[in-house]
Amino acid sequence: MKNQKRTTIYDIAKKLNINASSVSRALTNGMNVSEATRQLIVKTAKELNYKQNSLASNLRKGQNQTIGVVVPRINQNFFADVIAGIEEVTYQEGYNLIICQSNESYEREVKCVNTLINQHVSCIIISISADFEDGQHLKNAMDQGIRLIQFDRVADNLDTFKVLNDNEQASEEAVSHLIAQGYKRIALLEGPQNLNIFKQRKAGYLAALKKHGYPVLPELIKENAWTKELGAEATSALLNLPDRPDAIFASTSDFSALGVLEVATKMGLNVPNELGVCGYSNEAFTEITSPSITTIDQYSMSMGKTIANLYFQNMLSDQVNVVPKIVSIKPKLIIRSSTQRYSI
Amino acid sequence: MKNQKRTTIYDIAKKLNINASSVSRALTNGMNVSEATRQLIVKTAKELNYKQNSLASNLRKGQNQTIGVVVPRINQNFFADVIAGIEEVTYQEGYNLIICQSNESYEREVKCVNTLINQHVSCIIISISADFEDGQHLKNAMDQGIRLIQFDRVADNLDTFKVLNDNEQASEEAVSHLIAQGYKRIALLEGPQNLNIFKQRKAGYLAALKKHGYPVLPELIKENAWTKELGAEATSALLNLPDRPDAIFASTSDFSALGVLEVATKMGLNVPNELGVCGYSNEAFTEITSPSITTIDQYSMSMGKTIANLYFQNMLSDQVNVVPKIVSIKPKLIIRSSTQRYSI
DNA sequence: TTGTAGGCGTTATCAC
DNA sequence: GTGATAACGCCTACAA
Repeated sequence: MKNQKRTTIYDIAKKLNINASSVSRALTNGMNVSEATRQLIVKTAKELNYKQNSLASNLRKGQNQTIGVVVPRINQNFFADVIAGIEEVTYQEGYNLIICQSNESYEREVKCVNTLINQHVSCIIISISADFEDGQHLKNAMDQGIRLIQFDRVADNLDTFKVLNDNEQASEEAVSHLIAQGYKRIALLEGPQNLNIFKQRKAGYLAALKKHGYPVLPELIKENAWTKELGAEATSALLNLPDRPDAIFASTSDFSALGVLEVATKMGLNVPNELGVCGYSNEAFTEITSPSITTIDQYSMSMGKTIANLYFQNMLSDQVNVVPKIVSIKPKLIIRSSTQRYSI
Repeated sequence: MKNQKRTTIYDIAKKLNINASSVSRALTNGMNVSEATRQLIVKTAKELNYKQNSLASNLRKGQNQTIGVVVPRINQNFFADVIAGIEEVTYQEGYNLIICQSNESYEREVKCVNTLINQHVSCIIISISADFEDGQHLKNAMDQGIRLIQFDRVADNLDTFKVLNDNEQASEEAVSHLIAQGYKRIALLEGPQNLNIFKQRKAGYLAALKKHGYPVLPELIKENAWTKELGAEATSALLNLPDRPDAIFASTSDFSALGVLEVATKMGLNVPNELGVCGYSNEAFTEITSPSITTIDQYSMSMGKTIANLYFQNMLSDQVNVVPKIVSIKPKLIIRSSTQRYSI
């Protein structure tokens, strides 16, 4: 059953007593074939249940209408949404999508990229893993003529197309909002600083403090608090400080903010009056916790579309010297109950 | 840049003054090549930055180590989790994954499947779209020698491998739980009945009623309530009945249950005391709503692994007459506050 | 152990 | 408009 023979253009040709090249012509562009034979060919192709072999076609044409995507995790809302956005566009363009997850492992990321190179994909769209080391595998891909787009988590030193969220600006806005609400001691839960996005979010936090003349208090900055559990842990530590914070910006994720919320509730602190909480990502649940969580929306789905469009509109051409473009998407602060101090 | 030439086994052969076939042998199995030349070949392959062309290799071998996945939506928790599970296994086996979303459109589903056929994938894993019509496209795929696994939403009349949740049993359990909690008038929010999963869930509901000697009240059964909005709408109607239900089983999804919860809260009904609410899927948010929502966990990630393993363990072989296997996974009722009547 | 030759299914480039 | 032929890059009998 496995190597069962499929009908090829030769089978069609033989049946009609014509040449395979005519069949090919009829079935692809339809040019240089008389309308009569074209119809005949199409008809018998359907009869014989002919399906093109894309492998052969792509090999011959030296190009593969396929795009590879590498993300840390497929089943994380942000990435799932981005992928859905990408797929939406690539589908319209008749392209296929090969999807891999690096599982936050650099080693695995390298393997994924190599597989995609082997597959001769025409473009690789990637958000790098947490323990990213260097970009040799990505340089390799580019050397092989594969287009490269980085998004969200990018290696800054690689000169490629990039689609980013303006994390710094969004964070600054969020923290400024906290300040405007009268919070005085604002803590930060930060993520791995080797990832650009977390560095930027921290920078935004610092910028807001500076802008409003607030001091930076190192004891209020907690590293690596990017899961619900780690967020809860960090929060416990923070709230047990002699001089505890009155607001926490969980810059890593909404899950982390959820951890904050749970610990605060357990300790009997009123959110937002005694403790302000702000998350990041606008996960679906932030709307329905009590109180609902102020967060930042990243327009993930439309980000995916932007990425794909970038390829089709700017990189598809054969131009040799395309100047890599950096597209920045401005996220949106969504103010909800967890930080609206005076409205309750 | 696009059609830039990559190094092939011929380039390596030429450089070493040997034959391409030796290079091929050295780089694949390593058999029938002297250790000395093998090492030489591997070394220069690395030097020349050689990457195998999987297109050519697969074409030649007549098989493609690629599996295609078709789901209604990539960015829906259940499907994203299943895909992550599938990817986990296929990655280990050195297989690639091509992913498409049908967007609940039958027409698009057909196109996806056809593309996968063209790509000569060795297996198609599919959960059918909401407006599924008939299985001709899937039969086509099988005729071409492509393995087929359906999961979750399946076309019952197609004789294929299937991986399912035991929806009926889970629903029966959920409704029995409601009955045990003393609810007397239990309403059902049901989904499109052309999808097996929703039919089964309804069957489970009916079975539970019957088992406990409860009457079936048609006015308490609401069709097509499978989003938050539709769930809310149906709930409004239900709660405005002269003889309103005292529990609602949102068999379609947790989102629908969320709609129920919102309307009930708005109407000032106490959940669970005045209205019991049960959802389906164990979305992350069900744990953190207030009250938390009783729901059913489908083990989605491990379902993905089961599916992939099914392929590698049962279908990979060339046996002609493999009897399609149906694997049923027992979901788990997760009892939370929204249905625990006497504990508050 | 190594080389030769043919073919996987398609398309591009010639002729006619 | 149609046919013959070569080539895409790789693999695999078979021969040497």
